[in-house]
Amino acid sequence: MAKADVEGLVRDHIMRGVFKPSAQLRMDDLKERFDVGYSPIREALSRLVGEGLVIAEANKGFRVRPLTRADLADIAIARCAVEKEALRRSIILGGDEWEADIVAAMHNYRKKAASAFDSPETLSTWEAAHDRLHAVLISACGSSRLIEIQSRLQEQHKRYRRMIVIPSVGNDSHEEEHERLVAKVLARDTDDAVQMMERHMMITVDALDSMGIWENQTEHAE
Amino acid sequence: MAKADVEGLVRDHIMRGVFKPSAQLRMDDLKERFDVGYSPIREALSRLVGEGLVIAEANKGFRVRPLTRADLADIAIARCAVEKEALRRSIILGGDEWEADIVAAMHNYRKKAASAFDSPETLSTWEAAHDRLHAVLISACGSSRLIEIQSRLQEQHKRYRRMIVIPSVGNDSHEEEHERLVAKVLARDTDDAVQMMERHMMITVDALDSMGIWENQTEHAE
DNA sequence: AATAATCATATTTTCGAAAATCAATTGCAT
DNA sequence: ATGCAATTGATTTTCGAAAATATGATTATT
Repeated sequence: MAKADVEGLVRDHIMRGVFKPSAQLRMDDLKERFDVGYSPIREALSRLVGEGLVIAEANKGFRVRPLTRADLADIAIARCAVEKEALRRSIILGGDEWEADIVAAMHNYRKKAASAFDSPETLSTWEAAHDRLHAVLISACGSSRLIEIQSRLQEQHKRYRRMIVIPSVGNDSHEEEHERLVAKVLARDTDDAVQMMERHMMITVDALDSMGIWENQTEHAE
Repeated sequence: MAKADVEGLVRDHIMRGVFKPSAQLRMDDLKERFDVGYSPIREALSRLVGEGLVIAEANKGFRVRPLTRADLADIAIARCAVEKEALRRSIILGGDEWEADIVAAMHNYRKKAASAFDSPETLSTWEAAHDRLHAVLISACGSSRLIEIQSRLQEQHKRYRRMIVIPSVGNDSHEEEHERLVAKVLARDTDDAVQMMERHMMITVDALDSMGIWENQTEHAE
């Protein structure tokens, strides 16, 4: 009945926190919940392993990938490497429509940021606008692989960001940072832009550290 | 009977060229060939999609990912971004055992390069030594994700490299390049090392161009 | 009491039959 | 001939029963 895209459904449930970090993904549960057989589930989970949202252990099934301090730092490092170089290339290769895309994405981001914390829905559209801005900035880099890697890393990063952004109050300095970054990019000031990007990657790590989220981290690691 | 790791088997067949680029991967063929049911095959193929060796089209099954000039260029760009930054970080973070690993890997590479073109077996051990050297160079970068991304890109790159290296004769300048790169790395000469790495990434692209491999490329693309 | 061995239960994993989908062709009316 | 619907055949995709494996409890052995 349900023309279900299982992969998307599971991804959403993980991203929304319905399936919690480290939680076992039991076959029969998913089978009943999404009303599909074993094969599509198993296939979807295998793909999600490749995307880094799920981990598999032989004969012990699938689990939601845990969130750890070390893992977040790892994502930040990888994003930093990829996004810096992709931005550098975009500044070289990007033309007029690229600039136009940035201006548009930034405008939209500003608007959505204003009302971000009104409701869960506005928060989620703000998040989409934020992610889109980052995607657009590197969209002229000329490599579909760099773009895809960035998108996957961003998705993984998002799970961590939601740990702060949902409970915390709106943070204007965060918006400020984007304003300055975009200004540097449009001015084709490569070195400054890249440097700002580099710093920008660390804010989630720092934010979660200062919130003391990782206190009783019992090293169940991955 | 066959305690078969289907993913590994299919990967080998693709890498060895038994399954040719763009070739359809028919379920019944794989089923008979590896003596397993549909589910494990399908699961393995899904994972290989994530690794970039296979592509899937809804209701049309799986195909071996095609090899195109544009795709090779894309891999080179992505590897360049990842491997440059990972090398930079390794040079900063790497300690004595890292240096020792490099020296050992380089020694092994030299030895294997000498007899590389004696037989298919020696060629394959040379290839392994080459890939290991690249892996070791970035092994101290401090990010498991960067390491894994590099490894996946290298695997995809390998399919292209085999188009030249198998038919062509031994190329000493290629070995030379590695000698100089390693020397710069060990001297902790970051800028020179990174720059050499950058150039190094382009040699397969150039080699295949100069061989005129892409002549009748009928844009079946991906 | 501690360790090993056996059984019972829960869960994953595989299998092949059945359903769904696609591609090519036939048949029919215009 | 040309377009369009129905049919056939080949192939992918899904389903749930059955097999394999892990987990936990119970009993036996030292």
